[in-house]
Amino acid sequence: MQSKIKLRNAGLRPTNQRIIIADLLFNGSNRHFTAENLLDEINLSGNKMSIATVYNCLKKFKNVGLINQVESVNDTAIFDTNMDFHHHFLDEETGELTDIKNNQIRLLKLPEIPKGYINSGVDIIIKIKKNN
Amino acid sequence: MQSKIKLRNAGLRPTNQRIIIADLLFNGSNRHFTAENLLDEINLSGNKMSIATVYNCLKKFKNVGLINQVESVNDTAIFDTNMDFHHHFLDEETGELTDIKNNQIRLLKLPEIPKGYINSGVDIIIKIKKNN
DNA sequence: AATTTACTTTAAAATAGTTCTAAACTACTT
DNA sequence: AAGTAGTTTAGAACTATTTTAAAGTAAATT
Repeated sequence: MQSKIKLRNAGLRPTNQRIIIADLLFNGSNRHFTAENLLDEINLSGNKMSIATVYNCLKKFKNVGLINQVESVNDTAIFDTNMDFHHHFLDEETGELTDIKNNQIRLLKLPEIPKGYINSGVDIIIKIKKNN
Repeated sequence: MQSKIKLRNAGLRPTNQRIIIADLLFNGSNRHFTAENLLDEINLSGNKMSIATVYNCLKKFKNVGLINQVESVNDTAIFDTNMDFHHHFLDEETGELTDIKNNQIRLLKLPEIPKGYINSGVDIIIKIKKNN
């Protein structure tokens, strides 16, 4: 039950539902997922939960920095358990995201952040489409 | 009536509604806008149009490369008349987008595009928030 | 110029994703 | 053990967008 500790460290009350979700998300391998994807996984794992709880939970996880929400023109919010600095290919037709390995891209010279603001993240999205 | 020619060149039938929208959008200054923003402007200009038409029109304009749709975690689609290669600051709290001047940022080394795909655009989003 | 055809517009309904509500529940504190 | 503050839930509500199908319009054909 590492999830319980992880949640407490993040300042979140370790409720049953949060533990179920944390167990699924933080099992070592990173992934992109939507709220609905995750609910399906929860159901498959034999647990039940309201979709509202999934949304609440993802919002909290995001606020405390356990997961990221990925920029995308998709109509659906996509989350990412990979918290390393990295970027994405976005298939324009399917909406599918793929990680870009970090040594495959290099950003030289960041712009000056507007006065009174701080940089809170950089997303590079390379849109791709089938060449046919 | 340059809009009529512009539309025809883009392969779009120059309907009254498309001309009204093109007149508003392509008047020299670039801007970010949503479908609702644009409808408000249309109404202010003394014209009327169904919101469905605004959406149809923006989708067509986007398909033929007259406008861009900007990547953003916003729940609302944001369009951009600036077709030059450029990037954005995104205020995480308000969702407001601001252009980053092109000489303020430099991307060194683009990753290899996956086999069978072509690059169809690069979006760099620098998320910012108020520092207080 | 009249007719045909294909494309476009429209209001309204439908859909999808997400948030809200308020009552029941649960973790934590005292 | 009791209190309180935060959490979960089903369902309603909401927002952005798309679909539907009928009416309208631009362009092509006669």
